[in-house]
Amino acid sequence: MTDGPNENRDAPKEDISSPNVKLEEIARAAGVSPSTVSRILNGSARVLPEKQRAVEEAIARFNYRPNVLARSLASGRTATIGVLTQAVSSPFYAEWLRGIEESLYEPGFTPIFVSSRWNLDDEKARLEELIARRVEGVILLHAQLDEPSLAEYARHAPMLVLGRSLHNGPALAGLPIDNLKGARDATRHLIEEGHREIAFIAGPSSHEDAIERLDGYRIALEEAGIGFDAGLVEQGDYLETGGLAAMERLMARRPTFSAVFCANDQTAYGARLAMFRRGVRVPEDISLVGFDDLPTSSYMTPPLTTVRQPTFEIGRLAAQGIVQMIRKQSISLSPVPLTLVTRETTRRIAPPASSGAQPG
Amino acid sequence: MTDGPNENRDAPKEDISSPNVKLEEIARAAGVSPSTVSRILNGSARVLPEKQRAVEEAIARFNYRPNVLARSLASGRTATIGVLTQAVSSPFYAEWLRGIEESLYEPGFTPIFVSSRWNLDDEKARLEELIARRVEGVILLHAQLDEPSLAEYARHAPMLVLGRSLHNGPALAGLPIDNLKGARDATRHLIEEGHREIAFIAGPSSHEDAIERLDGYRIALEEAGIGFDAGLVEQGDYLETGGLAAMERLMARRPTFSAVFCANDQTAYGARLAMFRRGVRVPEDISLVGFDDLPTSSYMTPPLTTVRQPTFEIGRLAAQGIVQMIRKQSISLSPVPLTLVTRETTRRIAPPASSGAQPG
DNA sequence: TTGTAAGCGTTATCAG
DNA sequence: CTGATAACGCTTACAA
Repeated sequence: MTDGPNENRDAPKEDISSPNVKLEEIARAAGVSPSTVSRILNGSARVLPEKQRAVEEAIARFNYRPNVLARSLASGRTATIGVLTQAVSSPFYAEWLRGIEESLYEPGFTPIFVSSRWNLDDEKARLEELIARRVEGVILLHAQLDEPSLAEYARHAPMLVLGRSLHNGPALAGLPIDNLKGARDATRHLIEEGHREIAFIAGPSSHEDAIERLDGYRIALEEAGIGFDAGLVEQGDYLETGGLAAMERLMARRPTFSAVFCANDQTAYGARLAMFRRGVRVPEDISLVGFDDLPTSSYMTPPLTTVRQPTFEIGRLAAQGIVQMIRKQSISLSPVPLTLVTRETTRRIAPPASSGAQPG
Repeated sequence: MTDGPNENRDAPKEDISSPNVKLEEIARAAGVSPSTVSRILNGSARVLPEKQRAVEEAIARFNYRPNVLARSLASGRTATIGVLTQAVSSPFYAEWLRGIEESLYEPGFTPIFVSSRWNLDDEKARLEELIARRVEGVILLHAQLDEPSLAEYARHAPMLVLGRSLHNGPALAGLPIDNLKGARDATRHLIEEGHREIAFIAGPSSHEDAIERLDGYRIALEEAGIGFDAGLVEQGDYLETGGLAAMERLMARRPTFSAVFCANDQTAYGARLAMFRRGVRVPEDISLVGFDDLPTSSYMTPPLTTVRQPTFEIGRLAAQGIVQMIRKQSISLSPVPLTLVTRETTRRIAPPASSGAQPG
């Protein structure tokens, strides 16, 4: 069945597929209307098998690939989800991203990653760009914006904030992470191992989770009847350099302590180096505990005892959560529990003589 | 100057900005035509100051944000650049991404990150998605596709491949990284320090750079008159686990060696742990050298001697390169040189008695 | 089941 | 300098 008079002679080498073929050309080549091609593309209606075949053949021959922009504009759906991270290159966020990405592909969404570099203005700017891109939902990894502002942005697309507790609603929700309990468990472990003087290198006080971790440390101490001693706390910045400097200050000040609990693993890396430089052995002289369980922490020398965040799992939860929100399904987000991973940077020590510690 | 009869009474609380305002509404509110609004938005023509002001005021009041999709469809420009990475969560790629992202914002492009998980089919799929999104250019971090396939994809948008040497043209170019020289330098350093039996833990043989690193190691050995000994080479996989296993095999086989050169830092982390488990001291018993200089390598215990890749800089080069290609400007990409960073996992040893080594 | 035609929200070409 | 008006490439009623 031939179409027109010279239809076949006209395009001798059409399989060379010009860079950007359009739906209309496929329709023409297959001898059907544009709508039919569209239907086949979207499976939105049944089409006669022969036309189906003709269209598919044309698509393959021309190497046709629908223009996502046009498609989204026409349909009103972009099938994209914005993922705002504070720093793409942070080893910590990397795992979250992986969990998010993997779980997003299945329901058919494409993540668009942007990063705000721990900067509030950047955070706003990136968020607006995502909205301008008409993402259908947004996952924020540690937003700095306050709740009212988030709610305002959430009017455009549902948002899920990781590591934050919010008044959850259909458009804005937070997936809190139980940092306090994690820090308390880690500190308790140290106490159970006989440590009484435990130093702490804190994270930036502007971070909610850093504060929670400090609180967990303090509470464990108080619960054990040891009491919080501000003299054992040094300020870090969640980075290796900060941990190194803080540990140096701590050692220079010479308070007595047998263990150091760091607000995150990167801080612990820095502290570890400071001790190595001074010839302080871990864990023989000082026990060390981190927080996060970064992939490399189990390869430290010795392997680091730390609080594990199920990062990949958190990513999955976030991805599933935002998809449900987009689908207007209600979701319930319970705080993610963290678990202590006991490795080799902590050791039991004999408690110094008697003290007021209670049994059990 | 009033517009219509009840224009003002009609919208009492329009500043509540409905989720998605469109250009047309701004035009109406400002009393101008859509084209004028568009002109102001793009600065594509001069407009009377008063209209300019009226429009800007309306934009602010309605909190209007142009629809990127519509804009791109109409203009044919998306101002996006696809960045295909093998693994978003790899600590190695993270730094490249940062360099790329930072240098892309300035020329006004937005990166779209996707990852192919070291899988060829995924690589193709992600690339097609990027093309369907009409990105204006693509940066690939270690493509697995062969050159003809890359060239085919490059017909849609210019592509720049990091870590690969290609026949550079206007649409497809590679930014090679001098892995061979880096590996040779590292091996030479070990030789200069007196080591003669140097083991090597290789990367996956499917990776071009892994092969180059092995070659560099071999060449340095041969140049020094030591000769390559396959018995000193173990297979790794660029991951910590592979390094750990390889080192264990190596130690179990008991060939004599005083140093181990690992194809990348992650491998070295694994090897380090294997040695720690066996009580083998670094560098007193065995010297260790890595490759890449990941951010945490300088915080290892002891800090790792390794070959530094100027990752952030490479990211910059890539970003600038792809932008130039998009602008049809010619670019010249010279191989990126790597430098050895001598830290504390290597030590000088007394060469065992005499040997055929030449002076100098 | 299939085709026609009217958008989707902007930009861009032309007159004026 | 500004306003109609026609694209941009696809989806989607509405008819047939």
